[in-house]
Amino acid sequence: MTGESGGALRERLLAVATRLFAEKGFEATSVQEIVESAGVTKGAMYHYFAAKDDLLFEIYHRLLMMQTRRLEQFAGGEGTAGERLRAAAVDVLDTSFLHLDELTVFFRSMHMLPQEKRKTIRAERRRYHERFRALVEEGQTAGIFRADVPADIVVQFFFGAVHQLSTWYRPNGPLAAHQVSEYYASLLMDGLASPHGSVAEAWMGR
Amino acid sequence: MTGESGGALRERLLAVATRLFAEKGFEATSVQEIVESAGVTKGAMYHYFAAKDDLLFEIYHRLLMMQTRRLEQFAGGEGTAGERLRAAAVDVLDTSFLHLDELTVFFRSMHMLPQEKRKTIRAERRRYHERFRALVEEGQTAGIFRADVPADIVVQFFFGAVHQLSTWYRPNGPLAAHQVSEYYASLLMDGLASPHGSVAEAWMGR
DNA sequence: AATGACGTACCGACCAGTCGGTATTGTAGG
DNA sequence: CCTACAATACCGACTGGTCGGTACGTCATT
Repeated sequence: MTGESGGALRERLLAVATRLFAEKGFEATSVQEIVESAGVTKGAMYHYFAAKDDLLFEIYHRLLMMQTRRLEQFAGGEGTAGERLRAAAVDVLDTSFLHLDELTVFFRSMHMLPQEKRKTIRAERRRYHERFRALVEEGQTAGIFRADVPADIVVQFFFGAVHQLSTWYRPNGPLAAHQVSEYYASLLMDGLASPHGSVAEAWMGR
Repeated sequence: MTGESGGALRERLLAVATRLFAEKGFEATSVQEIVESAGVTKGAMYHYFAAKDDLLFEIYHRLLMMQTRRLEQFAGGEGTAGERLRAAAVDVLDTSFLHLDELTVFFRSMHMLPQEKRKTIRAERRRYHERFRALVEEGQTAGIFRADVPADIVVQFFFGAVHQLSTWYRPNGPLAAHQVSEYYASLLMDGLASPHGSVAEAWMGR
């Protein structure tokens, strides 16, 4: 039989590419290696993807779409801004651990995307960032978060930490991923604690 | 006259390479571009560097040496663990802003170093990390930092944020670099504040 | 017969690194 | 002070190999 059902091969190519890009880097991974790892030939890959960087684009796009969707659910949920922020933070951490390879590729090879595609991805990321920032600002306005540090800075700070996870966390190491999520969320929330050591903690969903 | 004094050309090659690597990435920058930017030819570069990745190695090595030296001065200085930690944090942030290009290259192209050299760099970075962690632990033992989050996690968290600076901070943007340093340090110190909102703040060099 | 899903063969571009050579500077002997 | 020789600093042409991408053929399914 020729031809896999659905887009099975397409998915396999993406999965294989993700792993290889994370292992050796985008530019150090040849198209030949990708297709060999997927058990097909170049013809197959260029049947599904117009260019090598379309693989990158797709990896980025999927990750961002998923995280944005999840964030919007958590941000628009119930509870105080503190509770929602904490839940959203833990969630983005948890899902980041589930997609460490994608994360690795993301922050290592973003610059390899051609201008056009990079702009698209950056716009998507910006949207995500803005949504998160709005949540922080909401808490600041409500007086449950400190307001002496701009929300923008807080978000950059936190996501900086999140995005670097892939550089040090080892799934087979001693630390459980979710435990790290809790620690990180805790550091974020306490760094945000209103003025200092106020009664706000009760509002922060701890 | 042929031959520059001292290692002037060597320095120029490093400077040019740093900028190009930061702009377009290590692999997307050809040796030809580097030497052309420096106004010399390949022969010149391979006279000073055995391989392209030696440029990378040197960039990494220098940055790490400098930061380690500075950290040791701040960590071994006077004052409480809180005061020293804050000073060290602000300093590493300030110097990171002064070397944004190096930082960009560092976390984007580390994987392009051959095994051997990568191991060396990683060892140097580990040493730096350990020194910072010891300072956090000192504060935890002294009871002025919270102890419910492992010092290791705190350090990873903070340096994650620091290392991502180069992905969003723009020197010509509205934010002064040192202002960001203060914000970041503040978020770190407050995230570390002992139990919660205790009197510890007075000890933390705020 | 038309179409989608691949395989095969190949191309042009480029790239890291090499190598033989040259010009200048440093050094030691007479 | 001068000459001989060596070392340093660089040039520029060349190469072996790789890589992304393309053109076209083939075969099963509809």
